[in-house]
Formats: sequence, C-alpha cells, structure tokens
Amino acid sequence: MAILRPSITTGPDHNISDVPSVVIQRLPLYVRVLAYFEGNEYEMVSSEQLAGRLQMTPAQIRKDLSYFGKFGKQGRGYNVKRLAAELRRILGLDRSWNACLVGVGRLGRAIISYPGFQPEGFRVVAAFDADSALIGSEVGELKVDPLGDIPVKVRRLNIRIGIVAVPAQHAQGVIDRLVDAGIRAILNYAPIAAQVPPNVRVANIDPVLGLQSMTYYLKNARG
Amino acid sequence: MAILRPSITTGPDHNISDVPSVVIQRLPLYVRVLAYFEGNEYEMVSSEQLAGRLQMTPAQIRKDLSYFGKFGKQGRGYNVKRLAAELRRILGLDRSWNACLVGVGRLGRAIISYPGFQPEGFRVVAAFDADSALIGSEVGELKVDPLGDIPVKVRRLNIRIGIVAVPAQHAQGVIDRLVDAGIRAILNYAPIAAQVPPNVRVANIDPVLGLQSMTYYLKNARG
DNA sequence: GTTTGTGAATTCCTTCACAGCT
DNA sequence: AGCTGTGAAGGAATTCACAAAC
Repeated sequence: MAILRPSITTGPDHNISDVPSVVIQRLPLYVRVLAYFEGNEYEMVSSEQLAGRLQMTPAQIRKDLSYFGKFGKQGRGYNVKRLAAELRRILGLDRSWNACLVGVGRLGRAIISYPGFQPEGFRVVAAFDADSALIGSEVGELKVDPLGDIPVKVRRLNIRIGIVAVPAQHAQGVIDRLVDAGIRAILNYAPIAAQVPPNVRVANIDPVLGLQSMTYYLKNARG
Repeated sequence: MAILRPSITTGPDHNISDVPSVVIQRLPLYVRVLAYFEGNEYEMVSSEQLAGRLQMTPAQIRKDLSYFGKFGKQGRGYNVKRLAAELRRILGLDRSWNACLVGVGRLGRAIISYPGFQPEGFRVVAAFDADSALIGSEVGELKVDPLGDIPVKVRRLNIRIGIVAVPAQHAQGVIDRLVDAGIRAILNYAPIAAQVPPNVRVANIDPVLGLQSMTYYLKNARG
C-alpha cells in the first residue's frame, strides 16, 4: 500500500545521512496531519491516530520517528504541538526558503500564483525566461529576468530552490544552469528525468505519469 | 537512488494483479524515453541505453519488462517502436480516456488549459464546481456544472478519471462523490491523504511535499 | 490499561551473474 | 561478440511483537 508522497531523484547513489530518503519523504505528511490535529484542538495523538489518517501502519510512523529521537510518551502518545515543531525543525521548515522560477509561460504563471507555497515558507523571489519578449515584463509582483542573470540573482537573493517550468526540450539546459549557479534543490515540472550531480535533489511534478499508471488498473479493473 | 515517478495510493491492501505497483509506475517512464529514441530515429535500443537516460540500472528495466513478456532479442536489444507499442497497450494508452475536473478555481483553470494531457490521450470532458456563481459559466470549452450532476455526466460521457482541484477542506467530500459515481482513478491536487476504498487509485500531485522534503537535504548540505 | 521504541522477522525490491539466443 | 531474460542473492523497507514506561 503506497502512500501519498512525491518522487525525489538525485544523481547516482547519494544519501547525505543514513536516514532512508523514503523516510524523509514521509515526514512532511506527518507535519501536515499534525497540523490537522492541532487545528482540531488535540493535545496528544497516538501513532494509531496519525496512521489512520494517512492510511499507514502505526509501526511505520513510530519507526520513522525513531530515526530522529524519542518524541512520545508510553501510554499517552505524542504531544501534537511538540512533535510538529520537532519535525519542522528536522525538515528545516522553521525558516523560510527563497526560490526562483524559470519559465513564465502559462504553467509558470500558474505556479507563481499558486497559493500553497507562501504559507509553508516558500517564497518565489525571482523569475527568469529565455524569451526576450517576456523579459522585463511583470508577472505577479516579479520582473522577468534573462537566464543569464540566474547566477547573480541566486547569490544576491539567497535563492536555494529552483522551480523549472519550461518545455521539455529546454529543461535539462535550464537545470544545468541552475546547478552551475549553486542550486541544490529543484522542483521540476518538465516531463524529463533530469541528469544532475549526486548532491542535487530533484522533485518531479508530473500529472501525466500519474494518469498513465492509473490507466493500467482501470483497464484491468473488474468494476 | 529513487527515480522520477508519481505516488499512487489506494485504500487498504489491494493489488489487482501480482505485478508490483512500483513496476507499473515505472512503465510510463519507459514509454516516454522510448518516444525520445523514436524521435531520434533509433530502431533498436538496449536496456543499457534506456537505463542511462533514466538513471536506473539495465537489470531493473529488463526485470520490469519480464513481468509482461519477452520483448527483446539477445544480442540486439529492443525494437523501439514495438516495445513502445507493447507498453502502451499494457498500460491502456492505446485508447483515449475521459476525465472530469472538479473545482474550476485558479488551479482548476490552469489544469484545463494544461497542454500535456491531450496529446497523451486524456480528455477533460466535464467540469464541476460547488460555487453557484461559477455554474453555467464557460471554462475553456466546457460549461461548469453543479456537483450534483457528477453521476449523470460520468455515466453519459463515459468518464473514468476524476481530477480534484478543490480546497483541502472540500476534497474528501468531492472524492467521495466521485467514487460513488463509479470513478476508480483520481488525480488529486488537494493536499490531503484521501480515504478511498481498495479498488480506487489516487495519484497525488503536491509540489509542497516535494519542497518540504528537499529542505531537509538543503539544511544538512555541506555545500 | 495504553502506547512507545526497537530488535527480530518478514516481505518487498533491486541487483547480480550467467545460460541461452542472435 | 552482444544483450536478453531470469533464478538466486543481496539489500531495503515494512511489520511484528514485546519489554519498558506512563
């Protein structure tokens, strides 16, 4: 039984710590479900309750948390606020992160106006495009800069994350530029398997892949 | 080393066949990379060549394909066109699939105009919203219908896929309605872990989760 | 009584390595 | 010589099950 989580790629074999990356990818889910319990005025939750809302087993949640410490109390469960704060700290979500967007076409503009990033501490502070007709124009609150400005802007604005929303045939080139500029985390909307060095992470957003594997089950379904 | 693939959820333990779902989720990647080789006029490719472009091992590709048959020739590799066609057939991509969109806010409208679905055979043929101010309006080429029309439209238009683009707090309710109407595959853009029966698949699209696990590595990076 | 944290057991997935075909 | 297909081996991730804590 798989669970809601994004797919993260890196270059050839690279795990910065000994915590399995599949565990790291589940932590944001725990943060999110803890926020739900916090909103519903729970003070304590058990691994059973957390698991129930995520369709996972309680053991998996406990095992995952055990990589980082002991956050619960036997017989009582976890303090919702404290566990949420600990996980946010572990994930680096106790601060904000600057990102830049490359590609301000239709998809890029939708990403800029996506309201889900800001409340989680992710700020898009620069936008780039290769199309000279777009350069200098305003998108949201941002002025569109040429790709050549990536290195300077990344340095000046302390940008750590690149968001790639360019056509497939330009995506690898853009990713290379971002990596050259020192970016180590890329949110990639282009339908390619990006080639990156081992110390760079790529999270791929690709609705078509999801649809294409679901049709297998639709086709073979018995009602 | 993880690889580009979406996360697919179902209800409690359910694998329609004995092919691991992780394998099913990789097949669309193979289809895509085969299209690349086809575009570059390759007639044959080896598992080594395919693996290279996907940052996987050749053995994994061969093993994955072996669940479905013998598509290669020793000493020569795979015929690009034939393997692509076989995989498309296996995945059910040799036909088109109708989908409906629920939620025509900013995100929903971006999804409707997303150009990636159509060429892969996915057609959004109906749109629904709860907001009576939107009902009856035109979005793209579609008229927006009320949620109550879901069952009828799903039946009449042979809709097999639901795309959910409503706010988190309404998502579970919408998903329940889709499931009641007979939908068995859901592309979910809402940031929730949907609860569905075992025979329903959910592919989650959630850029924030991706960012939130990458920050772990950014925080702990050594340059 | 309840629930955690964790070694041990199990299941699942990937890689190896080579026989067999072209 | 080159590459597939696959059983066997190895590795990774999940689940079990229970002692310890509350």
